Amino acid sequence: MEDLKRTIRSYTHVSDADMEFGLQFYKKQIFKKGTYLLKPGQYIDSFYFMKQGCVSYYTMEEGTTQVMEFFTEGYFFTDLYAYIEDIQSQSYLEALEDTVVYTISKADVQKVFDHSHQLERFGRLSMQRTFVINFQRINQLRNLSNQERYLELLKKRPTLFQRVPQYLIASYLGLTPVGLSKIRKRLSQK
Amino acid sequence: MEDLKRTIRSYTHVSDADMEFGLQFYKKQIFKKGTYLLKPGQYIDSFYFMKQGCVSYYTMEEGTTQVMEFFTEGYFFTDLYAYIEDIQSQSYLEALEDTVVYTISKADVQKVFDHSHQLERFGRLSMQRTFVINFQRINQLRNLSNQERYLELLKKRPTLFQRVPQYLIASYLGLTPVGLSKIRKRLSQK
DNA sequence: AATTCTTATTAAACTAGTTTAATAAATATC
DNA sequence: GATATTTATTAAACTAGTTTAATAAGAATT
Repeated sequence: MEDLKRTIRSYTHVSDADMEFGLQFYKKQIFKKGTYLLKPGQYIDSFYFMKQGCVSYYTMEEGTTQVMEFFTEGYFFTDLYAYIEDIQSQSYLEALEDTVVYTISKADVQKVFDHSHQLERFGRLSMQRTFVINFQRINQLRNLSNQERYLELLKKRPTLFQRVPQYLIASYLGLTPVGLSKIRKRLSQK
Repeated sequence: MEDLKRTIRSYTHVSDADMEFGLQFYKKQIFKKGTYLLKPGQYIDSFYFMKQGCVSYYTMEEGTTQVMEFFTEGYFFTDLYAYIEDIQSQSYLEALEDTVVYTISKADVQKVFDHSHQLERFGRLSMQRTFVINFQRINQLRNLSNQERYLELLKKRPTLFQRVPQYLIASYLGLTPVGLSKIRKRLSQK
């Protein structure tokens, strides 16, 4: 779990003792391609750290999938909304590839935060990071055209386009497969 | 500062001693209508609690204002993005009315978090709350039409429409004054 | 009360997307 | 290797917004 450790320490100092206390609760878990970590109606009790693989986070709105995020290596993730609000999830977490995660239960997260001020601070700072990402996401949705958002994604996460089918990327960008195809055509003609 | 105290305790238990330690750093501050708490290029060093009034949080993109939020009574606020990232702000915080806030500096926030695990937890939980609000915002931007978003805002914050000019609300909803006017006309004809 | 300034509506032409349906290309399965 | 399935593109008709400009209504100032 060296990469998990490294990721935590990229946020704030954590003593070896506190780190050891925290890490003891994480368990390795494997999901085959096409299986679900979470489905609508379930309560989510886990936080995940992505060791290897790709998971899509999406809802089903009137028969069409609405992809909110693709989680790849190094991401901390869960259905954070349902996790925080302690409500039945409305979302899917689906493994788009064979996936390896480290997982910790909500109760154990609480134990860790109660035991260690340093790790509670890590919790606050990682929440801040999530805020920054969401803030940038909102600004992109508001201020950029679909074409600009496509180009932005191409620049920021180029490997995604090799791992994930285009119609899911279209959904992530908030448009239809037809729409994305048009944009790509427009761009290739220039 | 009773309402500030009450708001903090709505997140998590805080002992009287810790609360007293925290509150000592807050100072009352008044901004006249039309004045700025923050302008682009400045670094933001304060967190605010809105006691009375209304502040708009916006950027200027190619000559047009892009309203991200209206802060009203009971809100904790700042330019959170610039605050967290420690960068020059790109935004305005403008008092749309005569406004009374309680303010605390970044350094003092750090002192408070260092001194009190309970208040650091409050910090984490309020960051979680911000996450939930942003999450819902993103979902609205992605899944609702402009008309639906207008109706949603009308339902959730009806008083805003009495305090804030319509073209700023249009901007907040991500459309032009003309666009919002069209939507209102369409709705009134039904 | 008259004037100015700000805010809201309307009209007309335009645009970047949508939906539906057909087709083509790529991938997986037998 | 042929067939079936999934994924991507294209075309055509449509739609909800945009921009620009003119007008109307409301509020503040003299």
